[in-house]
Amino acid sequence: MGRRPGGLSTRKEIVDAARGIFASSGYRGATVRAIADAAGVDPALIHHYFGSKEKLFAATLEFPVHAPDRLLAVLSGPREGLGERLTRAYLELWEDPATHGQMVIAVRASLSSDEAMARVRPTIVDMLSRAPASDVPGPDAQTRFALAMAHLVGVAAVRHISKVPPLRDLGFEELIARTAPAVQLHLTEGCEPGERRRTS
Amino acid sequence: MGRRPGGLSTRKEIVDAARGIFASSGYRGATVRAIADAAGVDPALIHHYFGSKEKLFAATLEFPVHAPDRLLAVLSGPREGLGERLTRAYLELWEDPATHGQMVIAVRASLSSDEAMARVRPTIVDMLSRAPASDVPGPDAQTRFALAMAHLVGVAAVRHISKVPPLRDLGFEELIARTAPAVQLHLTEGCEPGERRRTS
DNA sequence: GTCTATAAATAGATAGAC
DNA sequence: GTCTATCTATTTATAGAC
Repeated sequence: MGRRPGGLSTRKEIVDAARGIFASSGYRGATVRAIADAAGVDPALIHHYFGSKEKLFAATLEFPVHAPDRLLAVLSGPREGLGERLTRAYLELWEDPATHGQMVIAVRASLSSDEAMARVRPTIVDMLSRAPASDVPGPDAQTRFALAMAHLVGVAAVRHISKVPPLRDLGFEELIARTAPAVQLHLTEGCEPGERRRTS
Repeated sequence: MGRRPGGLSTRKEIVDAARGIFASSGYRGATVRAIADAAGVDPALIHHYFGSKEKLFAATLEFPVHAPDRLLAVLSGPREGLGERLTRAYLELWEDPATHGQMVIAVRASLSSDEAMARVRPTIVDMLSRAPASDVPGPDAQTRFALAMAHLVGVAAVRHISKVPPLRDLGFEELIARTAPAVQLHLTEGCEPGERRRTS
């Protein structure tokens, strides 16, 4: 039963299939066999091309995802639309079919265990430290930016991973319209002394 | 090497150890052997007491966590402090040592795969549908409440699972002070027609 | 109640034929 | 370049001795 004799781009098909399986099952839940089945190839081929499950996983995250750069770029510009620009740029990464899979895989994998998070944390810390130095206004810029990003990650995770009804089905522009004001609040209004809520 | 001859409450020790391992490694990453080691007992004892890894996992989530009830209760009362009450009630579940483990385990497990999420989703949908019927003001109450919760989940996940510096080290009261205003914004100010941002 | 020994299943990886 | 067959390690689970 000779399958796929002259593989024009078997490698790419494996990566695509792997993205689907990793995205829905997580790193540990995904098996090489399941990925091979989805790609329509033999499990041995995966090791032939990638060497190991972990290297295949890495290949799965590579291509686009210059997520940090795309987000940092959007911080420049007028303070007025800052919240909307960041909200749109980030949520587009999840909406765009070209990057959706990677976002799901990255968040799911990094949240799956302390060990996995330890490998990803440096990248996140680096981005958080580069961002506010330049463009996020006011003191505690780093904390504000982190809060804004935490908010966005939460919204994206509930919409695209938890897939819970109200947020899952919201139109993209309405989602932006409802989320951006709170992000803007974090980025620009933070908590000036006196505006701070009572602490107990 | 007879270990722990008269187990006063071996069962409880196993559950406590399991919480630690499940919280740091996730469901699939945790092995019965690792849990047994952490509890200082033989792996066979775990099956003796719980029957299977999955039932041990369920036992791990049981006790406190009436999270939904605690959150819904807090929605009653003056609209003014609504954001802060909800923020405080939810983030306290993560801060309190008695419930911290379960929150980590529940979020980590439910986000780890589509299959796991499918088992948890009904509970979440139920809570989301019960909440706004009564106390969250305005139209689209359900959507607003969902956005507020997504925000809070994001903040909690970054602080307690990702453990990224700025949010990880923030004092609890300052975290509340910085988060509550955005939550309040979602719950009470939403987006009235005319206040909505341009859609492109 | 607790442990030893082992079964049974699953998964990642490799050798080699075609 | 692709597949068959198999190895080895790991893991959940069970049977039964002490």
